[in-house]
Amino acid sequence: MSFREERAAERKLNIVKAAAKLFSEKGYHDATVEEIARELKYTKGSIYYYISSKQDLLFQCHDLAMNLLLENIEKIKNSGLPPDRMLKEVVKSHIETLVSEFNLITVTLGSDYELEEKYAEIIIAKRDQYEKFIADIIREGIKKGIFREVPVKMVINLIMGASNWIGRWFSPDGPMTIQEIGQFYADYLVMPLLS
Amino acid sequence: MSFREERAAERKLNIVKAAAKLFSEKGYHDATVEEIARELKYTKGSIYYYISSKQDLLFQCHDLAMNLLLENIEKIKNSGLPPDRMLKEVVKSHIETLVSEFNLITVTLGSDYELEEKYAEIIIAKRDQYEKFIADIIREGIKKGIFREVPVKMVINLIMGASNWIGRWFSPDGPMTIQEIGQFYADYLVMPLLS
Amino acid sequence: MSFREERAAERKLNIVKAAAKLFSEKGYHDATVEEIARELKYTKGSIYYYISSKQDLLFQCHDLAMNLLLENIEKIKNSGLPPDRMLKEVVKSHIETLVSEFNLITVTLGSDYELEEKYAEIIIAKRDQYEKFIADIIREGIKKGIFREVPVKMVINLIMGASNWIGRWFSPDGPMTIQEIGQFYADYLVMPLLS
Amino acid sequence: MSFREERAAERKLNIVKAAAKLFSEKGYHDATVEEIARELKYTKGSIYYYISSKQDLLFQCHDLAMNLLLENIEKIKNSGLPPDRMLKEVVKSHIETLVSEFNLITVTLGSDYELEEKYAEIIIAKRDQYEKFIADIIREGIKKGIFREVPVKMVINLIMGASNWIGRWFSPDGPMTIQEIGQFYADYLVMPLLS
DNA sequence: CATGAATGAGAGTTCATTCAT
DNA sequence: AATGAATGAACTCTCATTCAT
Repeated sequence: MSFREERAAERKLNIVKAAAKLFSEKGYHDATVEEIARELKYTKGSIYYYISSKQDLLFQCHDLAMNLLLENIEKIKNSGLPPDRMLKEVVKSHIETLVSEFNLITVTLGSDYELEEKYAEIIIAKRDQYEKFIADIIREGIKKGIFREVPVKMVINLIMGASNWIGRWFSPDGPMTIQEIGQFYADYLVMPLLS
Repeated sequence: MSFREERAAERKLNIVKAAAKLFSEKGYHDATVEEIARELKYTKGSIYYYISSKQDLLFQCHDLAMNLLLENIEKIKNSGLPPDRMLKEVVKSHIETLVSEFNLITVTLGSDYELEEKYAEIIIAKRDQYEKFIADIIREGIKKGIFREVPVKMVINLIMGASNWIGRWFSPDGPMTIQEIGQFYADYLVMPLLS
Repeated sequence: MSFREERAAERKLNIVKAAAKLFSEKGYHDATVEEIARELKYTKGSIYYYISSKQDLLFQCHDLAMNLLLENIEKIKNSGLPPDRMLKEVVKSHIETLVSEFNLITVTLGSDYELEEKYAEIIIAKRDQYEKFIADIIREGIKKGIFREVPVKMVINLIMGASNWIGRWFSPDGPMTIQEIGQFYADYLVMPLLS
Repeated sequence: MSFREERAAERKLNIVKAAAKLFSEKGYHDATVEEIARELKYTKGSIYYYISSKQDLLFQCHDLAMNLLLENIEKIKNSGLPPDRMLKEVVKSHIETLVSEFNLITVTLGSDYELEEKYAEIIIAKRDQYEKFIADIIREGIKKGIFREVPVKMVINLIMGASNWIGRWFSPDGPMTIQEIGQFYADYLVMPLLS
């Protein structure tokens, strides 16, 4: 990638992040392209030099978010931890990413149905990949007798739901740090699995 | 309430339910007033005889949903059950209502930010009331030594998050009935509280 | 058709005619929906109560024009005239319609390529039907020995081209009436066919 | 003209031809400056080094086309042929140029109204010159008794219309060569003039 | 010379809302 | 009580044009 292309990519990233911020604050529809542009001191027209449509922007948010989550998981996958500790790591990592990339992930969680078919497919594939990894951990734990028998899919939904909801109420001014929250959630949500 | 008013109220309720359906399917913005009207074989103009604005419709959805949840809780409150069993009942009841009034609750959970300030206040008050009741149960449990010491607010958020997320994935065609799901969630989510 | 529907149809027709006028004056692109609206003292938004898009408006122009031409031909078809006289009638009628519905036909002749595929198909079908009728007359004339052998398709193109071009230069202030022009063209263009 | 200027002129000519191609394919408006640039592997910005505006490009097309036609006529003018044969030569030459420089002439014929006033004047002057030459031939023919008395202007319009329309339907894959078409048109259109 | 980047003026379109009838 | 009709504000997107580098 040339210097020029790099800079353009960087600018696009900034635009996506500004979009994420506004999308997460006001929702996809209520955030206008003009506002997103203004946020970066661009004009409405200029932004279209970098993006192809508002939908594209939404898709980039989703994609970036999923990529971040998948990267996390890749690291954990190779950690060699036992299933229970690995699952806790996943929960903690998920939550910490959720908060550190708050806007990005919040957008993703709140605007599924806004994504057009062709974009949605890509994102759903990544989400499935993510959940499959978690499912593998749980199944491994069951096989090893560390976890009791449970409906795996449902447990994942439960854990994901609890974790994702954090985007609705988390405030950095709260009494607990995000690490503490992550730890608490990890412990709370993994405990009922133990046999 | 006169006969006339009663009939108007009934029709408005129908409109709200039709709106809930469309809002939950397509989102607040993507559902148009015209579609809502068409759903009930009204015309766009006519509907304004019963409602004052699209926002009003959204608010009614939220309000109806919260009233249903609060009614549930009222019953449980007077059941005389011990805290652990009472909390499980709350979770089960919450989940069953969520599913039986799917559209209504889904709208509520997915469109906070769309509610205008003045409406939002009312809904938030009811939500606080709902959560306060759950907090009371947990605190009672802690006091009685049935539950261990936990950050109450956070546990509520965790439970609510897990439960509410069901709206994202539940399908009546799944392998478990909603009662079984409710039971599983209740057990799973209350277990880590036990001392 | 009810009274209401009739009135709506009439208004739509007016809009189409206003559009035809502006399209023929300034071209499809340079005529804006707002101008078309202003022409009829509508607002830009109101016009969309009657039409579905600017393309729709263009299509209606084309369709109306072709229908007028086809109606003319239907009359001539049943006149029982011999081929040479019938062909002259077609040319005269074509030219007179072209001028009396100047805007409509001019739009049609000048903006083929602007029509989107799905609309274009319909119009092209009608145009083919029109030209087929003329071809039939010429073939009949050849068979009867009134016309000499000629490449039929090319003659039609020649005649149509000459006639349609009138839209480019005709002015009601010119020295000849449109009837005289029609007669002159009919004589001039049919003469070389005679054997 | 210096070397530099010459090269610039050459490049400009290429740009004009690329523009002609796109204008004739998609119409003046639908062809974007970016597409024209891309056709020649320029960038949108670069092209403005050679041209002053999109209008300029359109004007150049018109101008080039008219110059080609006028050059043809200049040759015929000095051929010493009798009026009837001279007129046939004009028609043939017109048609052959129309086809060999298809894009250029097609643009010219289809986008009168797009030309801004100041440019239009220049083109119209050339067109008048062109038509005046044809008028002279016809008048000469009438004076010499070869042609019958006719409204000259109208005959020219008729001939031009028929000929120009060829741009609408001509395809190199058709059954006749362009020379044959030219001959056919010339014969067909001159015949009715003979006394 | 060439171009990446930016701009701004508008275009078409949608839709909640109003209102006369 | 109901509705056809109209409105206007807002929105997304396009594109010819400019300019610093």
